Amino acid sequence: MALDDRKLDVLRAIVEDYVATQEPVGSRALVERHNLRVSPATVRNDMAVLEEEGYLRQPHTSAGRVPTDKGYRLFVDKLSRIKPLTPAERRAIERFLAGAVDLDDVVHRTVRLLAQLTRQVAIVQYPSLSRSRVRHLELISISTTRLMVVMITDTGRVEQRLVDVPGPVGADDVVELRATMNEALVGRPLAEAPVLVQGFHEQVRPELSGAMASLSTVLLETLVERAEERVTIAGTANLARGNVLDFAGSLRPVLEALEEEVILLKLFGQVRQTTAHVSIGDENEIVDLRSTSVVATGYGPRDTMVGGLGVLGPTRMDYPGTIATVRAVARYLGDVLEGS
Amino acid sequence: MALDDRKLDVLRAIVEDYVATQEPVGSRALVERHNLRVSPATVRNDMAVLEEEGYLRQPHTSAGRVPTDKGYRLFVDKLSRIKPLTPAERRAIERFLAGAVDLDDVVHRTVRLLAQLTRQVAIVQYPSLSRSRVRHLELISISTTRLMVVMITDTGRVEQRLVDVPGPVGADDVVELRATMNEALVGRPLAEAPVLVQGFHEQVRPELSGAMASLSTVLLETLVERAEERVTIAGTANLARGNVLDFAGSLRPVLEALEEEVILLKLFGQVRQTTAHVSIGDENEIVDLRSTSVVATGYGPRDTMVGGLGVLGPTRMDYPGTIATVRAVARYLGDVLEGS
DNA sequence: ACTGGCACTCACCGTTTCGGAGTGCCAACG
DNA sequence: CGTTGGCACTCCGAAACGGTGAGTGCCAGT
Repeated sequence: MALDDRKLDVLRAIVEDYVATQEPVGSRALVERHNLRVSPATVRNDMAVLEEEGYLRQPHTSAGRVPTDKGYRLFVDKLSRIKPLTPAERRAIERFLAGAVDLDDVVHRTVRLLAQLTRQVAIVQYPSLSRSRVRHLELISISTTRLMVVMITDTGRVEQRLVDVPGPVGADDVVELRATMNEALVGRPLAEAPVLVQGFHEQVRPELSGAMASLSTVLLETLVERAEERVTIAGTANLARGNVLDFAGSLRPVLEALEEEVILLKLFGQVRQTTAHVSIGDENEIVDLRSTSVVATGYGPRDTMVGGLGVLGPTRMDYPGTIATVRAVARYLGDVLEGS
Repeated sequence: MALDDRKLDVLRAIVEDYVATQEPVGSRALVERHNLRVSPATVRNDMAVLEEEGYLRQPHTSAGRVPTDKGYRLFVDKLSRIKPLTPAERRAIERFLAGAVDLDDVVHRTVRLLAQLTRQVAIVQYPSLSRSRVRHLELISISTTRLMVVMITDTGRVEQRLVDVPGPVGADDVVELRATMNEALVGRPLAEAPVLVQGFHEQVRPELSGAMASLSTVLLETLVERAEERVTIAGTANLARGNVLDFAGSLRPVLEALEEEVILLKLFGQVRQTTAHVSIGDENEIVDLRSTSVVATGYGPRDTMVGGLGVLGPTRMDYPGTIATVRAVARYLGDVLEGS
């Protein structure tokens, strides 16, 4: 059954009012606030239909209507247009990101900015290593059998790891190892590393092949697989704002979920560059977050995507505003990354 | 006025019961559960005195008594003895810290362990740079006018920073700069760095003195001053456990405070090695945390102290158990640090 | 197709009642 | 004098109650 235009108007109005007031909205109040040019009775009929179709529900008989997850979904997909940011917000973003001194700082500022602007929980993924390229590899001798390998990527990430090597290596050995590694890897995407390190131990003098094997292993295991993805979070205090009604009573499971890095990373699973991806309530893959909505998007210099960022809040959130903010911050972050 | 032994027994019993049940405790229940060998009436008299002295209070007339901050304070100082850990807990600690691969991992595991064991919010400070010694300084040439300096401390911390230098520096310049810096700093506590870098620019060839100045500045500013202290946190979900009665209604300000790194660091302001420092409710320096208690202590290899760790929870907490756990974890962490 | 009218429902709020846990006080007792 | 049993009193919390009003569904009229 197709919904005519007025019914959609009614749905939009209900979502907007409910998000603003956090209270079930009734037919009378609706016609007063939005100038729908019909009577409350007509609106009631429309609401009855919308409820039948699953877009609205009544907390109890003789209360106003509240949007369902499905209702919000229709709203974001069809009924809302992105709110342009206010000049104040634009300025805030620029000022916030301007003074950053290194990647950690950039990410840190970004996540706090996002939390502040949206007044929700903000999550920012560090530029993913697998989507970055190697800018430089450095080998530092700590002791005769212990090296430190430092990797710097074009997105500014710096990762380091200790490596114990089988036999003692001298200063010139280090030089050779370093040269070999850099030659093969600099400029290449880290995703290709597994293939590229294959022949490493053959490219050095035989007595170094053991050391090279250790290095390759560590490089793969820790830099590519394990420590690959990092993520920061800010604004959890915003969960405790608003009514206790959000989050189905308890926000404990939500807080728990937010402490798990792997869970946070899942939030960026389906994001593509530019298009903000919205998961509403039950649509969420993670069970503990079924009472929340997530607005996420990718970011990166130019048209590439090197990581994700987004916010999490009650399903009853200002979607147009949030989407606009998330996208704007993502774009600025991409620009900043490009400039460095 | 001195409190006789029985009154102290009563206070102890009340604290224990209240912590366990979270409900005001009355005279009858008290004599039943603990075998005080007196009647409820006697206990009532004692409670009246304890209340007069400020150790107890009544939520309202004709309700049981609840300990005040002052009551908890007396309890911790005089009435409780440290609970020994259960073998299960000891095993948990050992198993948890055993598999750690580097400092980040150690700290991360520790904070989660602490949160899990105490079922409260855990906070762990990274080994403080100012209390660490320089193990190695590395200089990496990124471009002709840009260097990366990497510092490794004896506590395993690795900090890196980009430095833009005024003029171009070649490969052998880097060698010279590196040698000079290492010679002066390796083995020295970072706290001495400000003095030691003083004469740096005179110890290198004149054409490098500009570069050396930049390096010194960055070293001081970012490594010693700014990024000096880092801290991690875990278990915030535990705040949302228990009754809403804890935290004076809203836990929002608490969550907010916990997001501020500077605030967290203040928690370790007064800790000394070994002795666990307990701040109860209003004793807390930070206003937003006046509804909580903090149990903190220092940790480090041998008898030194390189950082702090602790937990934060409702004033109504199991102090003996918490103190024991915090101290045990601190000791293990110190051992782990020494072994690496 | 829309509207006004109307009976009905039900959460919400303030009031009331009631039971019980707990107290403070006092007189009695060893 | 410290301890105890007794007793009147207080007051919270739960349950019961009734009135109010927002809101609905339905229907008949235009």
